[in-house]
Amino acid sequence: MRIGEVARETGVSVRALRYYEEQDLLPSERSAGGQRRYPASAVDRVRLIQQLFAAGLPSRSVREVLPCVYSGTVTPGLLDHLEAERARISERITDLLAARDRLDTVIANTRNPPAECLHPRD
Amino acid sequence: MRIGEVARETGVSVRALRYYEEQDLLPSERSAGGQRRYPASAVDRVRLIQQLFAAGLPSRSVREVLPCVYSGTVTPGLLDHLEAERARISERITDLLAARDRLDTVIANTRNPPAECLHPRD
DNA sequence: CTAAAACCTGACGTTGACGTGAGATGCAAG
DNA sequence: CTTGCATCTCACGTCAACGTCAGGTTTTAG
Repeated sequence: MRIGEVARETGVSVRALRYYEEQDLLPSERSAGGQRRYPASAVDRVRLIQQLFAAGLPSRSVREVLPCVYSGTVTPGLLDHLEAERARISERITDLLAARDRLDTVIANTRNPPAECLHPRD
Repeated sequence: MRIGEVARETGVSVRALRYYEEQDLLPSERSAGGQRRYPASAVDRVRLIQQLFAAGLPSRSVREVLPCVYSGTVTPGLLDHLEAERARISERITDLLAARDRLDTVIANTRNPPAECLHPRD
């Protein structure tokens, strides 16, 4: 596949795909003229990369994780790293839930301001 | 209170507090010599600001929300804005949950690689 | 064969929430 | 008074994941 095709299939920009290659996340073959050619599997790989980015992993961590996903190989300390990332995600989720609750309170107060809002103690 | 004291109490940096003032999120009185003086309530205000930042709201939105929290005043369109932010947070939570599940799969595969991981189809 | 579309490599710009000095001033203690 | 820490105001630096523009090349459709 050519880069534009991969971009259309995955919804990420051409620039992003080149960036992934620069970061050693997404290798590519080159045509005689120097253009990138990808196997069909690249689409799934890009989707995985996107998911890991969405989880807040930096490209450095994604670079560590990707070979493992495809090979099942465990590099020393990788498992610890993964579980640390998992913990960070969980913490982030907790924070967001708390923030959403806080926002819900704000919304409720906005709809129908209670007396204590007019005389705040905080 | 002086700025360093607020920083210690809240755990945010002095620089951040000055940034909040710059963004009209955290007002301050000034001493004769020009130093910032805060009321004790500033500590909770800073904590609220941090929570909203943690929720992913940009300072512009926090600036909109803060007066409402303390006064119960509803500016036109604010409620829509709040609910849009709430939706954004919920979406982010969903993404993170999906990403965490994906990571769990990766972790499981790392612990005990299944056959298909050892013979990837790319 | 030609024109257009797609692609290439640099390289600088963006955004947000601060970090990090530099150099000057305020303020409380001895 | 003076030492010395806290604080002040610029103002440039940072980091990540790309966006965007420039100027040139490759590939494909007709």
